[in-house]
Amino acid sequence: MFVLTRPSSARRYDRRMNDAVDLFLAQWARERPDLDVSPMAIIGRTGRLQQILGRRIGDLLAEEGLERWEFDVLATLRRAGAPYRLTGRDLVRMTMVGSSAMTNRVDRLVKRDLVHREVDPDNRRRVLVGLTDEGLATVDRVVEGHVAGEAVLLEGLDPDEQERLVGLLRKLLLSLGDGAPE
Amino acid sequence: MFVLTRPSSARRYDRRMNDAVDLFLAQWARERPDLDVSPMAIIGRTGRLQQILGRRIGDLLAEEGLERWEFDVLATLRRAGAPYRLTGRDLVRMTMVGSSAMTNRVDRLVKRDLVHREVDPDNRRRVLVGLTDEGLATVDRVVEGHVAGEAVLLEGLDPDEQERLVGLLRKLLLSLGDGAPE
DNA sequence: ATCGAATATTTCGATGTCGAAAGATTATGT
DNA sequence: ACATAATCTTTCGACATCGAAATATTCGAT
Repeated sequence: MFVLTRPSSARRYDRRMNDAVDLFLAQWARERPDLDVSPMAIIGRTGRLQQILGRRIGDLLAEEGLERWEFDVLATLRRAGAPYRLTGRDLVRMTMVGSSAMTNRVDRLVKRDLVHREVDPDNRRRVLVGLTDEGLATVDRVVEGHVAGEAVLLEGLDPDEQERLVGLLRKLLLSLGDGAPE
Repeated sequence: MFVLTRPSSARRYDRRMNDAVDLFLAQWARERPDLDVSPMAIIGRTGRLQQILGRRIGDLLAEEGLERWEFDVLATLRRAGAPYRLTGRDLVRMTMVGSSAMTNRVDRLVKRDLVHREVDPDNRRRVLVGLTDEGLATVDRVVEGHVAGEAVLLEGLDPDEQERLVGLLRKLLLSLGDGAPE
């Protein structure tokens, strides 16, 4: 027995197969052969990827009773470590949303008793946002299924390919100035 | 003289340098060493990439007097080829927005005289949306600067790396079911 | 000490998206 | 033919975001 049956989850996607962006590019090539539209091969795909992954991840979180923006805030506080509190400014920096959106998010998380908000006594301009016990329990419970679900979404790439993808994405992000703070 | 000076645009970003997601992952590793959060290395980065690229591209289009959603619709019609008209349904399929959003988009493009809308006489449920002369001229003028701007954003990767990135993204998208419609 | 600049958050109005339901038209099965 | 299902678009209400302005507090220079 030298023939291994390939599990169906490892279906092969070779270069003969086309995704939606290939069609997209072929249309441009036909209509504007003078243009080099190859940048769209990357940018179009990161866009579609983000939409598809975002939707799937949102569905998984919905089963746990969380919206994605809720998980993002809770997870940011959680991974900051004990005592699981950050200033509003830090939350804004770490989540890529504007300050007004963060005010709104914290408002609603406070209403759900997942975080608490208080004025920083050391600097009363600041607001300290911290996980409640319920918030901590929630994020610690949900994060496991969350990363497991994400892993499933990426199963189309083997570990080697995933690592190569990470390397390329990091290099691109660094070139765009997305460095780690200090 | 055997030393070549490297142009500053070709700054090197090696694995010693950290981007924002590396910090993110390091925090999780410290707080929850039991979890394998490696999927976030990819998903976190595509997210940030999309945000950063989206903003930059939006800025470039704004200089031409277009919003990104406007360009997306005009470009979809343009690359469909003469006579540059599609049904609403097709536009929805090709742009990944819901039908109600498309109604809204077409409304506003009609007001700007960039597209026209009429009922399909062959099937009066359908709406045909087509580029006006002004819409065609606009998209043909703007698309050149658009792809040029996108190319600049990707300069952090050399052509070889860009190609490898495309291959990995396509494979991942195919595995997620994002195939080209027949 | 005090005035003006800088920092941090909130409020407000404008935008744009989504999903569900409504409305209009066409396809299907008997 | 006719009722019913399916298809396509629009309307409507709910949300979430953004940027600019408003508010409150602290810092800095004199």
